[in-house]
Amino acid sequence: MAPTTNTIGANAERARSHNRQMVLERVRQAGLIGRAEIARGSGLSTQAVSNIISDLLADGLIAEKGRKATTRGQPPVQYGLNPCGGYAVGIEIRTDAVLSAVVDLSGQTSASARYPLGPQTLEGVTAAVVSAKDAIIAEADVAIEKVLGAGIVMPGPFGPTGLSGTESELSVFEDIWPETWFSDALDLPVVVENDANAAAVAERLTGIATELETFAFLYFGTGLGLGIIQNGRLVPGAFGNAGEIGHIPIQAGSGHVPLEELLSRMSAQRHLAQHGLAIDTVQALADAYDQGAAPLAEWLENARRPFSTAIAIVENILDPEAVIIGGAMPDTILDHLISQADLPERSVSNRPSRAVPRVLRGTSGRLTGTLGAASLAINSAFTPRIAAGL
Amino acid sequence: MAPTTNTIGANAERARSHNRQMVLERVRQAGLIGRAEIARGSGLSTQAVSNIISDLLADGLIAEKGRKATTRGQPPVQYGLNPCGGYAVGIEIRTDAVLSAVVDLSGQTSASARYPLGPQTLEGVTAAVVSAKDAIIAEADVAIEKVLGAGIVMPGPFGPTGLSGTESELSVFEDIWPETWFSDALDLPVVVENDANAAAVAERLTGIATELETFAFLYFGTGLGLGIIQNGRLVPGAFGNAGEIGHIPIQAGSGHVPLEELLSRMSAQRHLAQHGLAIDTVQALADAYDQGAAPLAEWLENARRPFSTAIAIVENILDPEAVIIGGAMPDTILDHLISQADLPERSVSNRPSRAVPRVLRGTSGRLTGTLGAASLAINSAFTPRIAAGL
DNA sequence: GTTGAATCATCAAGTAAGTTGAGTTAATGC
DNA sequence: GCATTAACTCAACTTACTTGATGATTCAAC
Repeated sequence: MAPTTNTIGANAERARSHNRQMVLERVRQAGLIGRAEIARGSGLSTQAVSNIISDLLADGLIAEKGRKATTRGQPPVQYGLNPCGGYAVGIEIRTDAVLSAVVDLSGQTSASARYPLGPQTLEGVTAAVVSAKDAIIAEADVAIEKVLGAGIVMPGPFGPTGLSGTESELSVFEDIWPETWFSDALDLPVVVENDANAAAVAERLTGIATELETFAFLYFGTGLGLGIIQNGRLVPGAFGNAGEIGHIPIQAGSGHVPLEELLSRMSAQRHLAQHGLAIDTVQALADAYDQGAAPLAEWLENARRPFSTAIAIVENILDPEAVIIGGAMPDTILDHLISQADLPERSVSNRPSRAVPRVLRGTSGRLTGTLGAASLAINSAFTPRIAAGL
Repeated sequence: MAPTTNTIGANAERARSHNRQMVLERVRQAGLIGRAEIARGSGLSTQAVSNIISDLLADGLIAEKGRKATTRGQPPVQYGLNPCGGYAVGIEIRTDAVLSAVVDLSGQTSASARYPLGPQTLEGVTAAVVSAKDAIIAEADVAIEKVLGAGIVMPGPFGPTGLSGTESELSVFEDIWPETWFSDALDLPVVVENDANAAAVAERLTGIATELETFAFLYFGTGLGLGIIQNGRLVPGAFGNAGEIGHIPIQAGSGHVPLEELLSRMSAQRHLAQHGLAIDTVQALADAYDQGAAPLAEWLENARRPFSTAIAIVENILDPEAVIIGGAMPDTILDHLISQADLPERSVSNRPSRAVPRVLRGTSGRLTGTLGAASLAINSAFTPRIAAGL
């Protein structure tokens, strides 16, 4: 989510930074890896990799993890991420509150907190975010030098769109690039995304998508969003609003309704309310499912086709390795949706030799968004920047 | 369309190559631009840009185009692409023939030809492609050193998918990466894509999308495809098959049919055939439209909703600057589809301050695919490679 | 057990390419 | 005309990668 940027030039300094992040990403993805293997995979000399590894060791971002037994030759020293070598602040801005958390390199949470949000003025939101950050860093007792950056999750879509006015979006940011704004306010590198994108990134860092490079995350928030990852990078769209899958019109009866009218937590709750079941938390929804509430079974049956359609759209347009579903919806209901889905056989994704199922449930559970926000910041420490416009 | 590759490391040599391509891309996009401006935009020193410009001048890829009048100070020397400084071969493999063309840096065709294709064996196809290339380079009378690469357009989807068997795909390539294969056979850098992706790239190089960075091209081929460009790069999907929008199931009556059953040239021709109008060329279709053939008007009315849905899907999932439509369909019919489209107001793309209309018709006309193929190769001369896996 | 092949790792010298800063050129504006 | 502004060039400097020689460590073969 940034102003459109062209590719920038490479110089020695940026090449080093690129290589550092590339090495870090390879260490993350492999879990344990030796210098020579990184060199072979990256097209750099072992010497160059060696120097970068020393750097990362000195910074505490990685740690030596013994030697690997091989067939012949000197066994390589293995390196892995050092979880406490770096931290990220995750901040989730909701309409009524600001939630924050501190997370380490491996994605483990060290602290989390919640602050009420008063009037939604620019000053009010900014002040709440700043104090949320300060307080959470103090609470987690993390040295400020070890904080790599902050990730912020806020309601999209961003900027003026055809969806404005009726959403829960924060209208005070209509004319501001929130990334620049918060980066100045927090004095940290900042990444701003919507909840679906944050969830996708989190799933790749610590969830079920650790080894996937290209996938999409179908996110059940209030509505329905889609986080798109292509070759390890978010696909943000021209204005940062890619993935608004919930607004696709779907035929219902004789007319058309947005997909999220049929497939979202709101939709389920509305249906239950119409049948006299007042439910307003994810837990209550889970309970209703466990108790076999009839209106919920009805909603699930109604959601079957829209869900299958959503998967088909995502598969055919993006050709992902897998579609992951998750968000503020009970795991049991997500599993139900997957198991009853009517996945079209005629799809580019229905390839005979698949490494992973076409649809997976995310493992981050009811990801609070705050963790996803932090993952954004951790992730950007792993993402080389040349060619991506700094 | 390549095996999944991780980010590679940067060294001096690759940094230079990256910078060269970045400068070339900026020259292309600007039309005319001076060194200092490139330096400011790219984050390189003017000296570095100066050196690269000398390189490009020496290679004949760019040329001096006078000085720009400015307010104050020494007027900058302007540079622009030198069309005859480089050429690309475009090859289109159809089921019954191989078409080839040579195109210069600016996208102008210097020669084109057609060769019949015999039995679809690997050897047969390869031999046809190789002789198509040799013959066309000889005909265009271009020095082989000036040929930057070859682009090949062949029917997708690629590799084993749930769509196999019924398509016009070239099954001989099921177990081969065509890019590597043809690169060896042709002794040139080779890019392989489907028709929709080629069209999208062509539109960006020489068509209506010259100044767009993020857009999608809805391609009317036999079926319906989508070429996705994000930040100037193709979004290929995990297996090179992104953009199969024609296979998305759409509600029709009580059941579902693939979108391209309702929205494609085949679909129009089938409808006309059912009403006694045997039409099998684009020209005949254009004539039928000009004559106001009733069955065609009927088809257009039927296509209205599917078309609007397709646009809505693309807009909401990808948040492009614009959706471009084109391919093997008469311009008049494309314009008709655009003008009667029922674009949803509730779309992220319905932003109040738009620089370009939401839907545009491509200017490449009935792009032969062969030109698109050549554009792929030209384009890759403009696309920096660090971070994209060489 | 010794020897040799294979692999990882380090050192030191070499090199490619970008940066920096001083100085030159060419236009504008008062 | 002369100061101002901006583009451009030259030469010295710096960064970070590569190369090639050397050493370390293990397995395998004799």
